[in-house]
Amino acid sequence: MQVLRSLPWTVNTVQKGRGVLHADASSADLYVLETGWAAHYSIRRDGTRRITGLLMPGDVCGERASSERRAGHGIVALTCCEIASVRSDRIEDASDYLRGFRHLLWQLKLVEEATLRVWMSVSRDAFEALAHLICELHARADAVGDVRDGRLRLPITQEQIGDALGITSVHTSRMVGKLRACGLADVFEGYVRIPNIAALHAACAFTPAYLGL
Amino acid sequence: MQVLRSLPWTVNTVQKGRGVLHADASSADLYVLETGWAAHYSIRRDGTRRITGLLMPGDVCGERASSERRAGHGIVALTCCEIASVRSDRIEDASDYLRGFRHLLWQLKLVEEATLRVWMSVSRDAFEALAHLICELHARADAVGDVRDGRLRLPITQEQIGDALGITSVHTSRMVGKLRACGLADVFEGYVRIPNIAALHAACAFTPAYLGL
DNA sequence: CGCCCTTTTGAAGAAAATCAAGGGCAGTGG
DNA sequence: CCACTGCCCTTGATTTTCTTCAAAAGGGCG
Repeated sequence: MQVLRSLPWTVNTVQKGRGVLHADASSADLYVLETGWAAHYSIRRDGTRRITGLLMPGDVCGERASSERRAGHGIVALTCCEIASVRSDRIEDASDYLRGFRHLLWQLKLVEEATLRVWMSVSRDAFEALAHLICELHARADAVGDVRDGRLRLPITQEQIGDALGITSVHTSRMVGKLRACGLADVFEGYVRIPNIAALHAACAFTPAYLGL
Repeated sequence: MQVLRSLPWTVNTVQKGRGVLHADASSADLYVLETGWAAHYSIRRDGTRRITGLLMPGDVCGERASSERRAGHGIVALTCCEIASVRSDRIEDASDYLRGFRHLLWQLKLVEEATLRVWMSVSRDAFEALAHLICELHARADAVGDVRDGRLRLPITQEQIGDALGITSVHTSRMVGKLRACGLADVFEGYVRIPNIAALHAACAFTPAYLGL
């Protein structure tokens, strides 16, 4: 991570609902989410949105295929965000670190791929899928010390959670209620409390290995 | 691609249903599917399988995160396959080509990622999803000259197609029948015939940009 | 206060799973 | 040659899951 610190970052604030990437972004530009939450998404023909990845503070994005900058795909701020970024030409300057830097990006890309495959293969039962998503967010937050007393920030709406699961906000609400009724997780006021993380893991067969933490 | 040709390949035959990767595979080993079809998959807790990627002749795989070699995830031969592979230590030998080689692998990884996001965001309507899959396979086959008279090989069962779409084989059969009834595509005897590819594209809003062809 | 956003709940309908059965076809072996 | 078996595809009937439509309640904020 020292590799990254040496780069000439510039920080931008992005309002909720706005795109995160520069309009004239190069496919090699690098972004790090400092505060707030963001998401990879695609817009379907019928106007609905599918979230294909969630970004929490500290997460890296960028380095997309240029083909992804087609209409309908991008990265959006789910809350107000602060984004640090480096233009690709400035990255080349840090050639001393280039080897470690590329290795780091490669590892991150492999974790991203593994996560995408896990998201695709999560049970199509919405209850288990929601439990699995909460397990993942818990594991990621825990890895950076953001879980206290089984409680972590979840500053996104149920509609956005539904977009990440591929279900409607109505059904998301029902599954959140069921999770609460089962005593597995309580989603409220921008937080989620998990009384017994082992029980939640068991409910959806969650194993965190794919996150590479 | 000349970069790849210079590597010391060894070719193995893998029987249908067997795993493609070496048992003692390193995460940096490289594989190329010479003949036959294979698939990335995950096994769910309930025993069902989700195919997260289809591999056709000429496709590259390998370079997975080590975390992906957990139970339940892998690459399986859907038909009898011939797989060419290079051990990672032999790749290092070809250091003359290392720069171009790494760049090529990076590009392939970006296409893989884009494809995963598209698969995730495809309409959850099974009819459109099936049409979209056939469009993708057509585009990939066409790019290497494997489409003749709107006809291309599809040597996999409807159950396997269903696993790739996340639906049952029964429902797959119904959607294949509907596609046939609509005159959009005819799946038969290991082939699929597409009378009017533009019409099929229109039926599922397919755009091939993400494939990076 | 009034408005917007979010969550919740109910009722009805659509999509897909499940359960079940039958048919075609290739390979196998009597 | 033909019965037998296994695999794949198809079709029907029923059930489950999720969507859609609708309404209402709560909270934050101008």
